[in-house]
Amino acid sequence: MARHIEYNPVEVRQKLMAQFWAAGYSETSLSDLEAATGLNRRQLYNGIGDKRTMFLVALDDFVEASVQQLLAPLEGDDAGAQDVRILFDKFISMANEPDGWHGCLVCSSSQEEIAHDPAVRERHASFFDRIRNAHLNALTRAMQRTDSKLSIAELNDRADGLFSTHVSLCVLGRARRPVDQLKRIAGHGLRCIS
Amino acid sequence: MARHIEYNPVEVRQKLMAQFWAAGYSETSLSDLEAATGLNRRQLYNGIGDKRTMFLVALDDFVEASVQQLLAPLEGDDAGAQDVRILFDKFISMANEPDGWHGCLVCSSSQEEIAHDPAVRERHASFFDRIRNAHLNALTRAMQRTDSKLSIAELNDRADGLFSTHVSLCVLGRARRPVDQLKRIAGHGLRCIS
DNA sequence: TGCTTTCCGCACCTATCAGTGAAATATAAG
DNA sequence: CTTATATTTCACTGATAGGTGCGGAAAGCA
Repeated sequence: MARHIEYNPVEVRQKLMAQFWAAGYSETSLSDLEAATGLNRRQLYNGIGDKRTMFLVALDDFVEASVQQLLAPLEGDDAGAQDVRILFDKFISMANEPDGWHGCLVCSSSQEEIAHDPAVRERHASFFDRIRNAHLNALTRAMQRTDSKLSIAELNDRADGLFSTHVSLCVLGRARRPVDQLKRIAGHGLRCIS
Repeated sequence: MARHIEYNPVEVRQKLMAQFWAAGYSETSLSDLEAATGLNRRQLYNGIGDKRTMFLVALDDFVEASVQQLLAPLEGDDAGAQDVRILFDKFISMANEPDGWHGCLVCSSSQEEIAHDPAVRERHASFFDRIRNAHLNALTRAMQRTDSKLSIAELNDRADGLFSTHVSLCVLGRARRPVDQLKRIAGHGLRCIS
């Protein structure tokens, strides 16, 4: 009854996310998005929506991919210090790659004006909370396993210590800080849980 | 022998810095800078230079103001844990103000594309180093005063722990995270030095 | 009063921005 | 094959971006 789309929507969304991740919202133009996807702006508009909508979709895709590839182990029942260590090590090795690492789309775009948009704000807040809760989970499980009795207040402090380390690794990794410093930051953060 | 400028250059530079601080480099237009200063672009060009040059000047002014108003106590001979505590408390109370706080111009613009500009990159690196060294100084002095014997490695780890806390407070303050969380992050960071 | 030098005001430049109108094209149902 | 619907192509819009050309206005000096 009608014409079919000629592209793979999943691939296109992945490429939109990669573009926004590399350049942020305001520094990505529709021409950049066309070049990244191989589609023209008409196709992007018809298929997804305007630039803001594309960014919301990219945020959702980024969160999904980040959780799956990085955060999931910290959210499981058997999470522990080793999972946090592996996560931080991944940040550091990605920051160490020659082509550079773009950190975290949520952390970096939280510094842009688009962060004041309610829909963006909600996604940012939700992902920040999720990161913190993942660390809290890993921390709580690790303490249970070693029979360490920590107060709720102490657990919350340490969870935010891990969260703070997580955020600064993303930000300072994107800022191209020396890898030695990132290692010390990660090492220091890990004292919360080990 | 020639005409005089009609504006106060110091005030103008301060207003340029405020505008870039609030909106970053790429999200500030020449029209924004005109509105912020009350000058037209011709005056800005003749008086300072192009947009990039104005940003470099703003970065320098930001660093100078930040050091003077916030970082200086940590750089002194009698620096200590209390100075770090006061600094972090200032971050938190500024983040708590209703009109919002713009964090740190260096931290936020380090996530922008302009951070790849060599002159910008150099300023960013230099200020990040200065922050870290200020914390290292406060830490070292505090440890000397309490006769705590810490290894160089341990001091470096803790200095970067304080630095990491400093950065994440700036970033998460701008990102409008809950004040309770900022307090826990600051409190946790302070364990490096107290 | 001229002359020189600097600064100011205004209009203008080209390039790019996000977004759109409408015709051409492809598909599937009848 | 015809028709209805959805997708693609491409040129185009008004707005704004950063940056400039140039005439005129002020100031100091002769």
